[in-house]
Amino acid sequence: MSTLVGKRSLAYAGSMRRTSEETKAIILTSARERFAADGYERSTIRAIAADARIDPSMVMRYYGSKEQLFAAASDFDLKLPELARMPRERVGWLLVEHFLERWENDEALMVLLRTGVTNDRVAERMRSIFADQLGPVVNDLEADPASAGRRAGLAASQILGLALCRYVLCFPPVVDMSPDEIVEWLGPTLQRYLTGPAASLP
Amino acid sequence: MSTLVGKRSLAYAGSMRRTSEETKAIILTSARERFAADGYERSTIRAIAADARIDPSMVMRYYGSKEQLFAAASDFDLKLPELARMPRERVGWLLVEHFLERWENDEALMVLLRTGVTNDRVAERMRSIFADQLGPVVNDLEADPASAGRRAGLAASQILGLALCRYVLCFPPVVDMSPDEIVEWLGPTLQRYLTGPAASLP
DNA sequence: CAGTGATGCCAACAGACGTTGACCAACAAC
DNA sequence: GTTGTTGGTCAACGTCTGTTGGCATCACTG
Repeated sequence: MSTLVGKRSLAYAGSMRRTSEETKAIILTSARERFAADGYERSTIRAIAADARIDPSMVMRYYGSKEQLFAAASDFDLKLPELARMPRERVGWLLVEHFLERWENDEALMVLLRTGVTNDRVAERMRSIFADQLGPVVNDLEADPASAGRRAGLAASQILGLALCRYVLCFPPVVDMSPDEIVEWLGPTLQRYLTGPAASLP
Repeated sequence: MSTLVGKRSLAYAGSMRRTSEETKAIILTSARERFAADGYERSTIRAIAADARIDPSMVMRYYGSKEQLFAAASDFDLKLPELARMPRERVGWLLVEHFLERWENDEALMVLLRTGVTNDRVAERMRSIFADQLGPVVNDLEADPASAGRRAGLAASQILGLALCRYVLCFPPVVDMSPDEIVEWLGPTLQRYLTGPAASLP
């Protein structure tokens, strides 16, 4: 590995072939774009390879199978802030802001949303991502662990619903709203889901 | 058509073969189940036909193509109540209640959600369904037509997000909530989106 | 009885898919 | 120069897909 990187720094750099690591990265980029745009089933290895100007067999060589390629393309991190360390009365607004920024900048989230709807294994991935990453953050805000799960689920429903309408289904009024406006509308909702009084029913 | 129905009422009814209308209905039922469970791409005509205990070629004969079959299977009506004729301070809760009941009883909604995420033409169907059916109802509640579109979009984002988390992705905390509890949590949200003061930003 | 039309099944098509293995060409080491 | 390794190409495989046309079977009409 270190020798491969070394090659590029030599004088011959210009005339050399690509490193396998570079090719893998190129493939991964094309894969993410395809998966994000078309979902798992409609994205073909042939099409991904064509986008990357590479033979389909290279994709197999470097990633083993379509499913492993997908796993690599959909690997990501929500990068949630520690809400417990922020002003408690603003966490709803801050969370909306954070997710908006996240959706616009990480294609992997789109990949997961487009694919999790049809593929059970990806749905399982989304469940564990939200359970492992959103769950604890919400738990830190809330003394009662029983309601923390529900609060996180409710927050996820509004956040994912917005992403669905804005980035996937492209409902015009939702697409046209500015980020600030969305924060202003959804902030109170998330705030209540996270810190408001529990619903009066058992 | 009337002669076909007539046949079934004769004495020979038991020994007769199926009417084409009956077969079409059987196919449509199997198709709805498959599309709802697997989405468009992963649902094969062969599998649908097998579920219906019928030859795949019959599906083609009666519906022409997979796409026309899908169009027939995903045809449906939100059956929204006229919110304007109900107590204005309760419309949020009533709408959540209505949609919960709708999701549990009409598979076509699941078909649309599972498929709209990957298929552009279906996404367009969902856009027009919400624009034509939810839009006007919200518009009747709101004097300002400019904000009515946004309010409907926000409501759609929370409703579809809940359906996504509860019926498609199956987030455990969201699945475990009772309908009453969901109404109690989402009611205030929808109420604010529909009738609350506009966000302070332009 | 023969004949007609609808219902259903079978076999096959052409195309696309994921995947595989053999073969090239460029570089590095000796 | 020879050899080994690495990045890349090519052609093909077996399978599954939507779709088609021909053939059988039954109910009814004359």
